[in-house]
Parts: sequence; structure tokens; C-alpha cells
Amino acid sequence: MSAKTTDIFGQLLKAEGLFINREVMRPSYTPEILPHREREINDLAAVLVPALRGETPSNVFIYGKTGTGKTAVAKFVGKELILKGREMGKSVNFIYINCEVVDTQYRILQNIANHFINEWNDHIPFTGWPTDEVYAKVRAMMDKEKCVTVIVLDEIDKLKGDEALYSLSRINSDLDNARVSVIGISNDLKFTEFLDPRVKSSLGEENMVFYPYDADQLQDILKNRVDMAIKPNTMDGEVIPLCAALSAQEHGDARRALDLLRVSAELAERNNSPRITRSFVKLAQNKIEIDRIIEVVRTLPNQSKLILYAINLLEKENKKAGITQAMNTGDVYDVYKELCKKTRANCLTQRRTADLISELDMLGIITARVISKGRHGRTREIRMSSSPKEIINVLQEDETFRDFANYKLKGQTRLTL
DNA sequence: CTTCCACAGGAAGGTCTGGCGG
DNA sequence: CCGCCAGACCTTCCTGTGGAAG
Repeated sequence: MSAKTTDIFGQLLKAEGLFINREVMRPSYTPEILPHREREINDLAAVLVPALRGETPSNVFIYGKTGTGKTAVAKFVGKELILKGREMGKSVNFIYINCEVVDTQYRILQNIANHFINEWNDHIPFTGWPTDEVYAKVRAMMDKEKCVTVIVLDEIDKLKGDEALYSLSRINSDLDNARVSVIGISNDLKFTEFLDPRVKSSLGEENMVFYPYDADQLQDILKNRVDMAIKPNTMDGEVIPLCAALSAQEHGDARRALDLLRVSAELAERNNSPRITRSFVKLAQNKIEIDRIIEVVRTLPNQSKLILYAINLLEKENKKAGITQAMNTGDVYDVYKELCKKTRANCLTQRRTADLISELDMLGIITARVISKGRHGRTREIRMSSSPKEIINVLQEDETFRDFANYKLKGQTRLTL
């Protein structure tokens, strides 16, 4: 990388980009056309159409794995609903809430209330009020507006507790002039099993299932966006089928397919390649995974970082000693305690540590499997999942860890039997 | 067959922060 | 300023358990 000229940006700009419109390839983009989802769009619209007549639409439950177009369809239909409502002069509201971000009863009600903020110059603080007061406020606002409100709860399985769903499911009987209907979206098919039966029957008036896209359908989706996003004749013919095939293997996730293609194009661009070839797709696949892990590790709370560091040290130590057996919770906790002493961080209990370990597992940074070693008890078998080098690098960005970059486990506490 | 390890993981409660109205 | 509230984060105490060893 010997740049002879100082005009860095000029060089980069001169290199022709491959994109026409990058945004089209991003997950946040809601497309105008949703290939292979015409039936779902019609079905959902059919359920919601009573809203335009001032009646209450049935509550709907939408199931489907990630990247099957649930959110896109819901948003799309919502947009159309509002347009039509405006055209007909009906008061129809459409509120989209992602329960991964807004995950408690209070926050949901607050979000709904703040949707009406324009007409009412009140605002609900994000903490401080008793929950039922917010609920009362929401009711009052809706009644005053005499509107039909469709509320989408995306990733509804991330909600904590079912009070929120309970209060929403019976809100209609508390309303005099307004109507509410709830669309629940979940990628967990078993989600309703754990719900209060009353909520279950109320929310599940209608059920829809979104099936994963197959490779051919993914190809259509990609082609559809590529025309808008990427300059013509810059892509090898096999690239789209490859992206589609790879993503079809991973449960037909369209978001994944789009990401893969976008990152492939970005990598090609960065390498000054005039074309996107299959080798860039392979690179992209790798990059996406590593980027994800790096981002997750970087934003981990300190205690989790310490635990992760402990796991890393142990794994290195084990490898050196030729121990193939995976570590378990107790081992990790011992090393973690040692590290805590070294960094003079306060030390959490084993109970809490166990929770943090399974959190790391769910994030895909480590794998932790519950096993039984018979007489030697039940524990977790813990391993680093991949790219430990990258993880260590990210961890050492933190000042706390820089000091003992070369720290060796002093504790002969390991009585590995 | 029973025992018993080394935890898993549920329940309940404590502490602290940040933000509210009065 | 106070009293109150929700929520994040932990601790304490607890019961449950798969399966090798006895």
C-alpha cells in the first residue's frame, strides 16, 4: 500500500463505484415490491380492511423465521393502510413497535401514547409514571380521536412478561369510541405456548405463517434489488445464484442474502475490482461473521469481557498443556476470580457468572453445552466458538486488559483430574 | 439398583440510577 | 428538595438433575 500521491480521496473517487444506490441493499429499506409475498400481503390486508370501515380488525399473529419478510410485509401493508385511510378521510393509525428495543409493558404504552403526541402536547416520560396511569392516558387519547389503531409488535417474543399483551388484548373493552387491533410478529413458533390462555385466544384470532424463501425465490429478490442498487454489467452471472444458495442453506433468510451481496460489492469496490466475482462472495461471508462478533464483543459490559478473557486464557492454557477436554463453569469462575483480583474489579457470584456465560453463548461468541459428567456433576462444557484472535484484539482495546496482555495464569488452582 | 457430584436455573428480594411531579 | 416509579444489575437461597461410580 504505497500511496505515491497524497490525494487519497481523489484516488478512491476516481475508482468507479459499483453502486447506484447503496441504501436499497440495506435491511432498513422497505421495498416497493415484495416478490413471492403477494399472497401474504393480500391476506394481511384482508384482515385489516375493517379498519377502513371504522370496525375492529381481528388480531393477527404472524410466525416465520428471520428474513422471511414478516416485518417488510407488515410495514408495507401498514403504509398502504394509512394512505387509503387518508384518501377516505378515516382516522386510522398504524404504530410499529419493535419489542427487542421496547420490551416492557410500560415502554410499549409509552410508545403508543407518544404516537399521539402531535395532536396532544403532552408527553409521557420514559420512566416515572405508574403504568396504569399511562394506560389510562392512552385510552383517553384514543377515545378522543375516535380512531382505529393497528399496533404491530415485532419480535413479540422478546417482551418481558405478558402484562403488556394482556392489557392490549382487553383494551377494546375499555374503549368507548376507538378500536385497537394488534399484530404480533414472532420467529418463535412455540411462543404462544407459554402465554396466558386468555391472551393467547385473544391475540391469535388469525394466524399467518411465513415460510422461508427457497433459493429461486431469493434469486428473484436479489435481482429485483440489484437493478436499483448496482450498476449494470458489473457482476458475474454466478454471483446472485451463489448468494441465494448460501442464504437458502441458512433457512432462506432474505436479509442475509442481501447483506451478503451488498458486502460482496463493497469488498469488490474496495479492492478496485471492476467486477463482483464469486471470490468476493466468499470473502464477504467471512467478513460478515467476524464483523458481527467484533461488534458484539466491543459492546459487551466489563464483567462479561472479564469472563470472556478468562475463557480465552483457559483455552490457550489447555491447548498448551495438550488438554483436549473443554473447560466448565467452575474452571472459568476460578480464573475469572483471579482476573478480578488482578484488575481490582469487584467479583460477581458464581450464579451471576453462569448467567453471563450463557449470555455469551447466545451471542454466539462461545459455545456452552450443558452436559452431565455423572458422578462429577452437571455443568457446562465451554469452548471459544471462532476467531479467538480477533476477539482478543478487541478485548485488548480496553485499558483494563492492556496491562496483562501477556498475563500468565499464576493460579495453580487448576486441579484438572 | 442407588448415590451423589457440580453445577443448572427458578424465585425473591436488595441496591442503585435516572427521571418524574409537586 | 422529597417521595415515588421503572428498570438494570446482583445476591441469596433454593430445588432439580443426568448419568458415571459404587
